[in-house]
Amino acid sequence: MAYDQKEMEARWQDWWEREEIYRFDPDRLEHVYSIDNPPRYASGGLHIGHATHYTHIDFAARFNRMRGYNVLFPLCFDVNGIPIEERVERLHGITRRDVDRHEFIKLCAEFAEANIREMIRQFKILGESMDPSAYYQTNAEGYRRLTQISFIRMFKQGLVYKGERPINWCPRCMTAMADAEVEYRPRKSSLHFIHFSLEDCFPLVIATTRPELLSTCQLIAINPDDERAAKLVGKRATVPYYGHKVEIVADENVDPTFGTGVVMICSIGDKDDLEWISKYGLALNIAIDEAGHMTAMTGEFEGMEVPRARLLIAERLKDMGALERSETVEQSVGTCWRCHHPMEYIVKPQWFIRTLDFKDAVLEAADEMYWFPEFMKVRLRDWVESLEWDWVVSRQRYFATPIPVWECGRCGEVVLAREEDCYVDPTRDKPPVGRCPKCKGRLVGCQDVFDTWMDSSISPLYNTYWERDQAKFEKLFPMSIRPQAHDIIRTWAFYTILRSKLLTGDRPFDHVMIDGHILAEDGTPMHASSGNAVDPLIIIDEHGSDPLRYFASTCALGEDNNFRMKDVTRGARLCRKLYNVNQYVGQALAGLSEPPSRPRRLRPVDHWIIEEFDSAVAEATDACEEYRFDVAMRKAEFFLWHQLADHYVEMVKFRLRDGIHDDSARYTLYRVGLGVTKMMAPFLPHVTEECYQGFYQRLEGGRSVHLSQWPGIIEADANEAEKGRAIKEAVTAIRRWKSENGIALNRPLHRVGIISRVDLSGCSGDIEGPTWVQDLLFPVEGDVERVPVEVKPRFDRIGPEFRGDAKVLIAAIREANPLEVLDGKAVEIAGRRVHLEDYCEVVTHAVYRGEEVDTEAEGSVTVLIPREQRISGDGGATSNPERRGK
RNA sequence: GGGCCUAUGGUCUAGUUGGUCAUGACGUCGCUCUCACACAGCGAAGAUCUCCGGUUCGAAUCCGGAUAGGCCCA
Repeated sequence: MAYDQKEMEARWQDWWEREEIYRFDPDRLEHVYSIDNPPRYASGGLHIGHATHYTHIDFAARFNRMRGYNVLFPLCFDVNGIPIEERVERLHGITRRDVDRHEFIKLCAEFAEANIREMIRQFKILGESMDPSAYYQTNAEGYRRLTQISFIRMFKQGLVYKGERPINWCPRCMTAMADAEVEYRPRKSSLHFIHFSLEDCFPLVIATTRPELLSTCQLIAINPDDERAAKLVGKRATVPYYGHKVEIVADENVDPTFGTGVVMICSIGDKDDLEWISKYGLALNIAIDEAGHMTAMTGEFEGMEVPRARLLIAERLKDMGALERSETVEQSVGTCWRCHHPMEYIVKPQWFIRTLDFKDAVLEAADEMYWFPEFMKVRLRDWVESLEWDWVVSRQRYFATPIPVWECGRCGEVVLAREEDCYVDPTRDKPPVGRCPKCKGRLVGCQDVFDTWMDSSISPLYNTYWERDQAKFEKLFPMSIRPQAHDIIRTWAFYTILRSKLLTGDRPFDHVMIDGHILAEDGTPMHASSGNAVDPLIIIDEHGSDPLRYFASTCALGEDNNFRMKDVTRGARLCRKLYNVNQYVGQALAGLSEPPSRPRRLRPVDHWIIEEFDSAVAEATDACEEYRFDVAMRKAEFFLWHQLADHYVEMVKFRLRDGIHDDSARYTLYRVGLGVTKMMAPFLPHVTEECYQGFYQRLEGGRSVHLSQWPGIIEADANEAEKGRAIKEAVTAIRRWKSENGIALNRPLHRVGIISRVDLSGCSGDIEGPTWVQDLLFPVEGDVERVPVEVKPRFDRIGPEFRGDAKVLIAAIREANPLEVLDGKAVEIAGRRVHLEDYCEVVTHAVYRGEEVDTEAEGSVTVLIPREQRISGDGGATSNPERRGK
């Protein structure tokens, strides 16, 4: 009888939780597999991409747990940061400046806690084996304490500085951003062609998309190779509307093909401007303030938002006749990763971590780690090599780890928190000293907080007891693996490697497993707004968690995969198949009270299935070790379905019918059934546990399939296995023949002949049993008249041996009469005599003792069945009284 | 503009160091209740392996180019 997937899953989920099956043992650190699990951001529920990704990580956790490792798989959440602040602002209809800072932080924390509770529930439903005893969340004081200590250490090493340097700024979020947080998005904007009057000749036309910055124009540049350069360089042009005069210079960085080939250099429109500002030592005049409003220096536009000022000044220029024309251009605009508001560059004192000095160190560490897939390392290298700025780590936000410093209001002296005092919040806690140690000025707590990557980039340090238990740290660090998605290579992976290198001198992990994204079924990105998002909870509710996990197992690591409902369907069927096969095995083992031991001799088909099992295990094991779960699942699935279920079970049924105790069959079913169940356990944890507890646990004695040993090789005799394969092929051929001729599979056949290269004379019973054949014959060559009808060249043999002469031989084979080939026809090729038969496959029809026979070929075996048996024969399905009664 | 990835039956996908009738799934069609499973079994139809060129006796596979799509970055 079938089982109820949903009921069964919930039952085991509760049991695993109650029994603490996935608990990491912190006192047994000799053989540890540690996962630097991505702390899930606590802004909302899990989508199908998260579900798939965490399930991949879970595969690695479960596989390694079964390989005997003490697995550290923390349950963890990332809590700090702007996204949650934003949700809270929206939820309550406020901005963070409307309420008390600490009141706002409280609201954020409460919001996050509610989400975390829901996500823990979802992880459980997905069957993830994360360990609640290794729990952390990044806003806990214990975690933030470590973030602060890591900063203090780096400060003391001279790796931190406060600087007044241009930074990326989001006027909407009102905070600094690191380069990694800037997202470039295509946008249509207007390119305005503006007249700048010259002292003594006709006006110069300059194209710009940012006319609102005219007031800060300080220089005009032209490429020195431009033929106009000679005439223009050194002259002064008048900036329209504002009227101030600026010099024209030659600069090779000017792109002569863009616009009119002349640029105005403002402070600060883009990164090129910044380079020119520092190159020419220009002043940093500020036209846009922190809130994205125009400043007083823009005159009548003061206080306006940028887009409005841009429109208005274009109109003014048009009115004065200084605007020649405007055209629409496609532009790539830097935007805030969170709110997608166009970012600006501003200059404001910020905290930086020295990054540019350590590019090589990061790349070296990356080279010490194994990347799966390997090409993902290129992403990191490209990013690191393109870095131009140090990492700005201060954020003008509230809900994050406070920067543990106080500054002197008078002289700017920085006072660090004492490590033993951390966690501290300088916005409310007192500094370690009363007054500035330098000038006795008043100390002011830092109002800024850390970039959230400052928290998450120490996750491997947090997980390994860094600064809390040196002995444990030394054993656990570096961690075994960092799993993560490819979109955060430049952030999480990069910052983690950087910080680990700077704080410990070592790489943070041994393996990096990079996952792709899950797209909608049609291959487009999923968006809630486009209505193509797939909710994993709905899939689970309708089909179960194991089927969804099956889908995850079919996704090749590192590649973007479309969601495939058909794989969920297939997964559900696979679960059922596994259960049903095991149910049969369970029946076969019913009378046993201890694991069957290996009998002295096994039947050939037993050797065959064991050999197939051994190669499936070997390949699945290798694949799992390289995180190629899709390959591992395919091997296990093929073995279960198309070898064990379709063939082996059918072949042994007759040996176990009516209470017959066939030790060889029972032993094999036990080993192979249990083995394939275990092989699938990392992927389909629920149904495998159901099978294990229902059919195997009483014999093997383990607590849970997930704490049992990953299967190993059973070992078969190759010659016996070869016989077994031939038997399987004969049985398959006979069963297929019956099926094709509409004959019940359990109807007896009088006579069947088998032609096989392998000697099967001692195995009649193994073929007769499953096929209901009464009299099995093994015709010798002379008994069977082989009527050859076709010969096919064996390219795999001919090619390597004859190389350039292959064509001649192939032609000879094709021209030859099949009869001649069988008679041993030979040809001269390259000076040697070649028997055609050695290099081709002969297709024959057979006549046996003058009787017309059907031939059914399967693999290396050909079965001969007298044609008269298509209609004759007694017994059969409908007249079988035994089956009638069922 | 630069880097990386992908292109295989209606749809999705496998394809190891090149061996010629290309894997499987989902779907479709036909037959069958065969003592674990009809949410099953057996069988069938369905692919000029994106295009062009090259290497080779032989290319889905290697090389070059083109086209299309995706991702990352300027």
